[in-house]
Amino acid sequence: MKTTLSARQATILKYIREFTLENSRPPTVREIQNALQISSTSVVDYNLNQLVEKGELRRSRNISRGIELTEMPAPKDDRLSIPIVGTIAAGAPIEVPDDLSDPRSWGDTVEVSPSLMNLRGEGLFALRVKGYSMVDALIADGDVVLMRSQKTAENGETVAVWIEGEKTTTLKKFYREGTRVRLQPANVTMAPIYVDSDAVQVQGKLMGVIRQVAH
Amino acid sequence: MKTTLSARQATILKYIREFTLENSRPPTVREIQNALQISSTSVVDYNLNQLVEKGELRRSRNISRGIELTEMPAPKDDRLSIPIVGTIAAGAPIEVPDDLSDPRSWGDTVEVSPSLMNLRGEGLFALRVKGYSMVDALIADGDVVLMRSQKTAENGETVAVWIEGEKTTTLKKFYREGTRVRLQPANVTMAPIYVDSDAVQVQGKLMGVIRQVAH
DNA sequence: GATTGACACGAACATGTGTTCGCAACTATA
DNA sequence: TATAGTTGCGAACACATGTTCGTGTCAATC
Repeated sequence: MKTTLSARQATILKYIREFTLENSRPPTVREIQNALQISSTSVVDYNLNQLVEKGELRRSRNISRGIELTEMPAPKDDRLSIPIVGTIAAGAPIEVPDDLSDPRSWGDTVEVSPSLMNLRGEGLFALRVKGYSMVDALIADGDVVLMRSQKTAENGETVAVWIEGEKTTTLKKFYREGTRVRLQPANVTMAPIYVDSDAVQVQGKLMGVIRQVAH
Repeated sequence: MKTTLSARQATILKYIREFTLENSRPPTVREIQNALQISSTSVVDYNLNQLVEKGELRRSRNISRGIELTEMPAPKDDRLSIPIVGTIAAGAPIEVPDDLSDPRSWGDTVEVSPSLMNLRGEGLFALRVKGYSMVDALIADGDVVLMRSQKTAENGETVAVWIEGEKTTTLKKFYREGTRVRLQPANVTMAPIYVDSDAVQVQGKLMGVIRQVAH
């Protein structure tokens, strides 16, 4: 499948990429012909078929603009949009809007490719972290945390918990030990916290972290 | 611009969205007609023009599949694909392939929406972090770091530096102080390292961090 | 030189596809 | 009821577009 492309074929392939990105639709045979100063549509047709054989693209017969790149820069339907619904800070509970399913209510979103993050299912949302209350979970001010909404937690999961006694929401590893709960910071240099089972309330489970470094 | 859509117009709009996502090209008038059991192409044409007036989409006259959604779920060209070119671990220098511009050589990629990360320009790549040598920069094992390739650094930037004496590449904040360099961990609880200016080599600048939490 | 294969050329052909037009059905308003 | 505006219908038209075919060029091979 790693056959060499002729100069013309490489040019055509590149043009298809750019055109599709620019116009959000594939080019026609004649659009390729004119843009690349090719003498005949049949030449384009020939090279398109070559590109099909070499696995670079697919064609739908008798359909206008029936060109489809085999490896799109990033297939649209293979991506996940997660809304950033608010911020999380020490001392404040997480507020999750009722309706997460309506994209039109979303502000900022995070785009994640499943190849990187294996995120599935419902209840996904994101929060912007305020303050340094979670450095022990390797999370800094300004980070965006990806969460899945849930009320319970398995042992060992990192969850956002509301600690009644301290009026604080933090991210900790969760371990049920008899009647109490051990909340273990992700940072190994920090000591765990022990709380009564009914004094904590699981808000959601940590799925990922995204950080932009100021530039 | 917030005019009400008729039932038929809403249906057509929805179909266009789904079709475009499915086939990575907009539908033709007749494809819409057949799929939605509409009696005539002129009806489709009429409603398409209505949708244009209501600001939902644009049309290119006399061009096949000349339909373009005004609010794409996520504009393709408004997104950045960054290749994950390898791993970074304590004791190993960063190896960046020569040609970053050819998408065909990419394996995994990271998708970033500019609204979240303000990343521009060339030389962007990503690395998977191995080991816990960078917990002081709030970076854990398995994280993906976004880097921009560069050989110099401004004061205060977080950069990947190769420390000759320790045969190690780490991420630290960079400060030039006379003939030597102060390398400050991002974690405030850690002490800085001082090295001779010509004993360090800047590999790239940290632009962002992405972490998936095991689930 | 003859043969073969890859690639290019130009001209048609067949049909996919946007557009137009006259007319009818259905509202809402006076 | 009358009138105007919106929407739906069917058919035809014009051209945009994928496809095919015969021919030509060039380099490699025998």
